[in-house]
Amino acid sequence: MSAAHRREEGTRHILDRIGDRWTVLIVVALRDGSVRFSELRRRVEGISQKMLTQTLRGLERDGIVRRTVYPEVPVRVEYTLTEAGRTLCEPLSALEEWSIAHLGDVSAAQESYDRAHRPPADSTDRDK
Amino acid sequence: MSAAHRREEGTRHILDRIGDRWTVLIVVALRDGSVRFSELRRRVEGISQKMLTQTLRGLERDGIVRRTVYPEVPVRVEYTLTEAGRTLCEPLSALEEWSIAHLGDVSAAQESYDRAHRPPADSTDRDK
DNA sequence: CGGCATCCGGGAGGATACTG
DNA sequence: CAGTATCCTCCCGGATGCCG
Repeated sequence: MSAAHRREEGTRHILDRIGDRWTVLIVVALRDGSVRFSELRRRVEGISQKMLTQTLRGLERDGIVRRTVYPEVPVRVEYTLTEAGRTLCEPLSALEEWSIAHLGDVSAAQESYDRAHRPPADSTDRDK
Repeated sequence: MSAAHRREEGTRHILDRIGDRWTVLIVVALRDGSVRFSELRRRVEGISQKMLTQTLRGLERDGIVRRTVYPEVPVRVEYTLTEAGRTLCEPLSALEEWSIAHLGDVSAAQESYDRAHRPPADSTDRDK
């Protein structure tokens, strides 16, 4: 198997991980330290309880986050990035930075594209 | 609206773009220069004609790729990364590098996790 | 060759209710 | 509080057929 092939295989696998929109958001939400489940749910905002649990399980399984249970009266569960998780955080943050930096460009490009490809019911359109 | 909020908005938008597994693969496939439609289809490998077209339209609309039509006898269409596309390529490549570097770690973590959480029908399991 | 239109099945993921 | 379980809907994306 060629190096290029293995390269593609690896890319595929990670893409399937970050493919769902939640993974990246959760990882960056954990960037600053341990976060409880409910707090995490508030930070990501928009995620359902189901998807949060599900995505966290996947990340834990992949060794990206660590799950710690404190058997107190109301159970407390904290999630933290593992060492691997922190290294993953860097490219993810780069992606985030790019998105912030190019938001305007993308919006402008979209409008331009839409104007060029969507002649919106022109009144001079008499040759129907 | 706070800066943190705009930050999140931007992240969301980009994540929705790279959310589908194809965008990243297409962008990296265009990393080295102009590529024709059919060649692109071969490089990404696994993508359907529909998704290739659809994803390319989205990327073109966002100003990530440029579409050039050469009105020759059999029509020739070439896709190229725009300047914005090339800058996006960097964080994407970083992500790719990470995935290659941590493939082993992730696999090991998965196996470990599965062993810990999936007591696979142990024969010593007598306290049923 | 490089698309677009249509049909359709499977799975992602939301809402809700219950548990430890 | 932090989940698990169930149902149910929507739409992603593949297959197919036709056009310029």
